[in-house]
Amino acid sequence: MTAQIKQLKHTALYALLMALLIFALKWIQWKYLIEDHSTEIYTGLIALLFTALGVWIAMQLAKGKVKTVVVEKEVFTTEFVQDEQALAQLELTNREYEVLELLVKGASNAEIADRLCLSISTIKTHVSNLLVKMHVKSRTQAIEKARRLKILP
Amino acid sequence: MTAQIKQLKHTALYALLMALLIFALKWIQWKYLIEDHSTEIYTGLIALLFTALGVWIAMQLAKGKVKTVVVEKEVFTTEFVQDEQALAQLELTNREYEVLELLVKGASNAEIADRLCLSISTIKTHVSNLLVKMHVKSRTQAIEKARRLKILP
DNA sequence: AGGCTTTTGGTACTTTAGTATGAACTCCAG
DNA sequence: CTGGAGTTCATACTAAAGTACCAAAAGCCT
Repeated sequence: MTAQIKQLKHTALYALLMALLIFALKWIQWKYLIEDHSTEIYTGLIALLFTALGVWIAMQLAKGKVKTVVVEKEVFTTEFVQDEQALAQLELTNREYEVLELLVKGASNAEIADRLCLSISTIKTHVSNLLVKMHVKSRTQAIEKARRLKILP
Repeated sequence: MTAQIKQLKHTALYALLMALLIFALKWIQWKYLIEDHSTEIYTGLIALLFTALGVWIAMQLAKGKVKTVVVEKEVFTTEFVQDEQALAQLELTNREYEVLELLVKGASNAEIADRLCLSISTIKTHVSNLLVKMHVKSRTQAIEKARRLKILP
């Protein structure tokens, strides 16, 4: 919007300049006693034509010369990056880790048994060993510690 | 680099056009028997002047033409932002929220009772109501949901 | 092959969690 | 001031979690 208004102002200014120049030319004409009036019209037309041409040329030159301003927009994300060192220090077996994954998601022993196609006894064994290795006393503490150590999201 | 070459090409093209036009004008001059040669020079000067003016005008108009490109920049943060809307929708009482806070930290009912100076019975009541309001069936699921809904870190 | 860890599963038991129900007490709005 | 919501606590019960100990089978390394 503001840019268009500025362009209009420029155009108006240019029109004013044109008018002044035409008057100036007329004055020059009179001074040199150019009697043929068709020459004046011819001159005006030439002026207009070449001005338009100049504008067109400049426009073509300006193409690709548009200033691009890169504005960085901050996007906040809470990406989870697993702390593999902390995970390795726990020395969990593959199965124990699988059980822990489901544990953190809030699954009960029965649900974990279903999803891994194992008996509840096995899950209990894994969970029990898990708690010992993580130095906690309940699955809820295991969840808290797993998230605090950035082992699981 | 490529843009400058293009500009040169345009300039050359423009020069060629100019030449052609001048010849055309000369032909017109001859056709209408304009004898005064100073008029030709005058016309050429006018043409050059107004072309330059047109170019200048166009340049001025092109100024301020800025193309803004918004680029999203990811900012990783560990900051926790509580989803107060999700929390409000659960319609938890103050005590229930306090219990939930300790629950998420992995505390047992006995530990929660100790910290809030309440009996285990009371904690059980609060937890039970809590689970109903959160539409879950165990404290571990409550923990998972509380974190997923960004109610607690 | 023998020793090791892992995985699986079982039994028996204790502890904790969770449900149901009832009963006080407080506080606040209609 | 009375009814509803919130808080507290108790009892009794069921379900789940957790511990302890054992044992068999599978996989792996030397």
